[in-house]
Amino acid sequence: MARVRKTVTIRDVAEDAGVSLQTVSRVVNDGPNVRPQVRDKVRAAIDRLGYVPSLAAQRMSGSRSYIILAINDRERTLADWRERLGTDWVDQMLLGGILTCSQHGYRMMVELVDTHSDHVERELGAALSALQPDGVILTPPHSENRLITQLLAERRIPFARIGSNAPGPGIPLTMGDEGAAHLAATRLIELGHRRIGMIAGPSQYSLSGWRVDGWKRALAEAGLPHDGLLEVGDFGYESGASAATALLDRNPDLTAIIASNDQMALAALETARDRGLRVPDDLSLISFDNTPIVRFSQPPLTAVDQPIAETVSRAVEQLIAREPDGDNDAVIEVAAGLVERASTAPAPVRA
Amino acid sequence: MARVRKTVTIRDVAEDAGVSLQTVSRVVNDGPNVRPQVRDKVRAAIDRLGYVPSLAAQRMSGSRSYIILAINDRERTLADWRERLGTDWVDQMLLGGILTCSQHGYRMMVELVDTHSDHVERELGAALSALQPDGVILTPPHSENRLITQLLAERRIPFARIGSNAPGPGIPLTMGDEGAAHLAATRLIELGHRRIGMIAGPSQYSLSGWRVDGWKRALAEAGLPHDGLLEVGDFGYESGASAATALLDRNPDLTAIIASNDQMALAALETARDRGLRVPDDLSLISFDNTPIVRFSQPPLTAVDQPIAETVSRAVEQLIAREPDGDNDAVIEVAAGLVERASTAPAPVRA
DNA sequence: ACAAGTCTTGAGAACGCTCTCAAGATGCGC
DNA sequence: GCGCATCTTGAGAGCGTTCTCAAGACTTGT
Repeated sequence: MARVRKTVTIRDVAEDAGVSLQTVSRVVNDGPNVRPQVRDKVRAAIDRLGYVPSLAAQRMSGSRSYIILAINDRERTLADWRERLGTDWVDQMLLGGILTCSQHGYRMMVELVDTHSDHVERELGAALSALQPDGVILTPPHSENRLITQLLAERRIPFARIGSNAPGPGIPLTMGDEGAAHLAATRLIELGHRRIGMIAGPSQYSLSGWRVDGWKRALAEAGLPHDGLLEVGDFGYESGASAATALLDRNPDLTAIIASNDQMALAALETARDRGLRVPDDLSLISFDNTPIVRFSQPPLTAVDQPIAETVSRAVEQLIAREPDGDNDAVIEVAAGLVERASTAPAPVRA
Repeated sequence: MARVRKTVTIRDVAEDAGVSLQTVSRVVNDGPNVRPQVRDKVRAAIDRLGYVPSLAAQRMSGSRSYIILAINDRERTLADWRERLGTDWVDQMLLGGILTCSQHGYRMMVELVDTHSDHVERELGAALSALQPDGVILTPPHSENRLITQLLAERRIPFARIGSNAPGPGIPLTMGDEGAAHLAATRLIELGHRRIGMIAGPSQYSLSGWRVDGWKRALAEAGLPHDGLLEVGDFGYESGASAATALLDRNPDLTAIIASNDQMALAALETARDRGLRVPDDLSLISFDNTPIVRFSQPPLTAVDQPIAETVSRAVEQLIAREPDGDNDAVIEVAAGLVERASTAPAPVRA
């Protein structure tokens, strides 16, 4: 029936509309200086033929590529794929980005890179050359990876650094980590808790430090000490369990824990349960991230809602709007909120 | 310091190596008929300059685009982004596909399309024209969307239909739904259950039917009736709750339920709990999909492990290998397994 | 009515690559 | 050592767009 259709090119449209190819291009790109009458005629032809410009050809002739690249760790991604999905936020980032790109006629691609070795430069460089993206999105911890940011700066490719507020090239965006931690700790203090433990993330993430800062500030404001109340994990389940164990061992009077991500909070929950502690009656728990998983645990966890998707969305919009060499002084901060669920309650009254 | 570097093109390499541009192209594409000595010289130049071919240019001159497109429902994706992430399998599909594409030098792009309206043709058509992907991956229910499959067939774009075994264009892949449901039901029968309810998915998904078939077959083999034991949901939480309620109301002797996805299973779990039923002591529960979420519920759910990532991976590989017009008679079936967790136990002994 | 703009349009080059085809180099059989 | 086949190399066209620039059509002011 339908003959094998050749691709409809701008030339076909030009012919059909009886104008030059250049005029069609102008119409497609909403260019100026086209008589309304001609414009309509061309538009009609475009509709009739179902013409859509080829991205490859557009890219070839110097325009944008309409591609935003998101860098991900290959190794990490593999692990996520197997088991961490839904407890981590790669996917929220992904879909948030894809959606926003789609709304602006862009596409998001995920580039898997071996970010641990010094292959980074080669691998990322190759991707940049092959794809020529209009922008790149970096998430923690890549946002603070010098090899990566330098390469991008050198190539003059606009990029966003999520979870980084350092000066330097690239648009910095944060999710108000300090404030969010402060909010969480303050809430616990309001509930009467005096000994509030913190399971921090690894120190190579700036946001780990910010969260600790916010927690400390809240304690200080209430005149509470923070001695022996800090443990550091690596965002993994196991590390969360050991950290919780250490905190509980060291502080018999502990009544609340803030964990720097959902994984570790879930681990703390299990740990508490194993020790015969009831959550929230004996121990209150607040986690960071609020990935979907925490709604289904028993009890559902109170969590700091990191607006990941929205932040990525903002990043995409910045990248699209931004001139390649624009200044990016101001840190864009997307505020996080606190979602109260059943893992927090007033501090128990000790006998 | 570093001067704004112009993109390294094939021409630069040719010049550097002292050969023609065409020779470089041959080396890059592992073409035949190049003297080893020349090949090495060119390779050296490529390394020295850090040359990587531009995908856009390659595409322009008729070669592949190295893009695999995954079609997703825009509306659905938005919902996932907000709250369903991690309880659905969009993300597993995504990362599985991205990983496999990456391994073969391809990229996966997600195209959001309004699959409900008749805009499909226009929207999808535009994406195909713009991107000119080498292959398209369709997941349920899009795999069985006539408008979509016809458009793809017409354009001669290789595509994979996941969760569809119907004849026709496109590579069909299934995840052994009938067998998996049979396996789940059989396991429950082994545990002594005689009244096993089924919460099916919506009928427009073929796989909903297959799962019901497998369940029925297992019951029949054990000489058990299935009267009043079937309820249909829409894969959403609410529908799962109503279905579970209906099943339990109607069958006081019910001791087990198979739910056609994790969402609905989780809903059934809550419903049972609300009714004072203990899982698994009073009621055993098996879900489909085995998304990460079911490991963290209380109790963790026994689930049919749908090998989604692997299936998508297989699909990608097929698409990459396949000739545009090759025959795709054989259905590729990736087998599902059963992961036993704490939501299944021997049937209770009634007084 | 004429010069000097301003709008509108189109011709041609360029982007970076691969394809086709022809020419030169090399090898083989006798 | 000659003719022919094969291997290796390169020149040129073409892919579908946008950019530059020049030419023609219309305005406007006097």
